[in-house]
Amino acid sequence: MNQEPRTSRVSENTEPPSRGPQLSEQVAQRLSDAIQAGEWSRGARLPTEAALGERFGISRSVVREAISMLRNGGLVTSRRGSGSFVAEAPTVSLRLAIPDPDLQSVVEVLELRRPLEVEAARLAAERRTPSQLRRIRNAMADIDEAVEAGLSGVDQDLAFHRAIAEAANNSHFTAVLDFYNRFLHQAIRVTRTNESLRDTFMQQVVAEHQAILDAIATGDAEAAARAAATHLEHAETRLRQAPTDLLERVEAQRGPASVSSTESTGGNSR
Amino acid sequence: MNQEPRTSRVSENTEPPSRGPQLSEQVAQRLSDAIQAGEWSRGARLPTEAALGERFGISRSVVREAISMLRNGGLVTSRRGSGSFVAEAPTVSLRLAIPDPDLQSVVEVLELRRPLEVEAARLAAERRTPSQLRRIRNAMADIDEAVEAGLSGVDQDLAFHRAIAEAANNSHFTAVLDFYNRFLHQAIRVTRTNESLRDTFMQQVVAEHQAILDAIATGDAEAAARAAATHLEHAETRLRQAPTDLLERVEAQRGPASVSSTESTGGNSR
DNA sequence: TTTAACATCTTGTCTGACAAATTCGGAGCA
DNA sequence: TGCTCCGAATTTGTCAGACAAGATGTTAAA
Repeated sequence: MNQEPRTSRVSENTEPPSRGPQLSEQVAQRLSDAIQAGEWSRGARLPTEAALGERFGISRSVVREAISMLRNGGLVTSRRGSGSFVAEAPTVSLRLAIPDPDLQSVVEVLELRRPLEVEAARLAAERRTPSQLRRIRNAMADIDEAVEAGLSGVDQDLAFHRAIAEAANNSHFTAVLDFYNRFLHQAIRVTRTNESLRDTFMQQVVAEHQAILDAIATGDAEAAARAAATHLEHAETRLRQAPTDLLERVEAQRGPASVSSTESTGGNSR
Repeated sequence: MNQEPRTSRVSENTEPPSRGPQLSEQVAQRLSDAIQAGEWSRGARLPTEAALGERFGISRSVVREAISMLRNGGLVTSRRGSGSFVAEAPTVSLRLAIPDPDLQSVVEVLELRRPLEVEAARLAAERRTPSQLRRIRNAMADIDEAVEAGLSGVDQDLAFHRAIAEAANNSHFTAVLDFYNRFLHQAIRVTRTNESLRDTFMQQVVAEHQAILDAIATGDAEAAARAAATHLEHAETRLRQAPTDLLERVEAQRGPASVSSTESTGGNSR
């Protein structure tokens, strides 16, 4: 019947939905534009799905898909029985593709992380609470424990660094570092698995961690920053010393259907 | 008839969908878990929507909503007539709420930006190409021009800093700084509009910018880092000196329908 | 072998219905 | 009057079935 609403229906607001990309995408874009143009202010209720469907000359399904996109984008929230509302605090999002990790992209990420971790260590030395200091100590002990148990200790290593970031008492540091951790997780796993076979490397790592911890414990901000900088420079060096191993492992993972031993998806975070 | 699939239907894979959050959310989560557990490898085609609906004991609508979420999350892509596929390079995303900016949250963001901008300046001094250097120079000239024209110069100021980040030749720096720029845009606008009325402030800013530019031009990495650090510390000082003004302006903006001119939903591409 | 038409499959959109939760107004009562 | 409680109306969430639009693979023809 109205399989051709684009010709028969007169939408009171805009031209008929043109052929092109996804219809629901167009609608989502137009809604987004309308919201950001201030047609509805923060926290205000949007028209009902039925009303929006009539306004744009489309079915409720498409309206729902469009609103679903905006909801995923953090621009609106919906409450069953009540309606959909413009979000009180719209969000921006930063996205990072996770390709098959190559040395180059890992190095670039580390380059960004270094100043962040250094600053986090500095702030942690100034601001850490006693309980946060305890947590850092425990995390460091966990690394030893894991390594002695024959594990790679990667998760524990990341937890150590995360505990420091938390002690900086600025949530943006943990947020950004967590964000890039998801990228680094796999690469670090490969490298450290390799490292863990070499005792000298592990001894270095332990000593460097200890230096950071000591500086944070005594509240020496500059020493903490220096120790962190040293640690991260050495980490990059260690990474570069095993490039062939890294690439081989990555290569090997691409072939088969990737049984992907990670299985840590829900592991450390959830 | 089967309005009660949660009791009558035996899903071959999991327990019946429990009462709780959104059904489509649960399904999206389980699909996401399955993908990251390697059930389908990168680029592989997912089961059809009908098949997934049967597997989870839900209707196609819910499957579609769930897949829509994953699509928005960059985890899958869909092609009409062909199917839905696991993304070749899955993405992780970092999200940041943009509330009514208060001094505290602005300071926290600046605290994170500082080490990043300092490092970017250092890298820019080492790596900038001649054309990148030209672009930084032009951006700096644009600030003067805008200020003399009576504008706030905020956009040009951000462009200057962005040009430096670009000259670091590491895309992660521009990505993260752009990300937080969207948060700071409004706050900076308010503050600088205020600053621009005070010539002393503008003279300071110009001098500090000049110092950064000179260091980058001569390739002195440490001097560039120092100059950037100084600039950002002073910027924070200037910000703190006008807290009452900032808060008043923010307060005033909450009333009307808040014509926010920035940012788009799915990104800057469309 | 190459090309063109066809059958089939899959996602996108439309329609209609009911379930579940919220909102609002009025009945009843103190 | 002011308050509580209950039911009707409203609105999003889910279900079901259908067709449109595009992709894929097969078959028939040249």
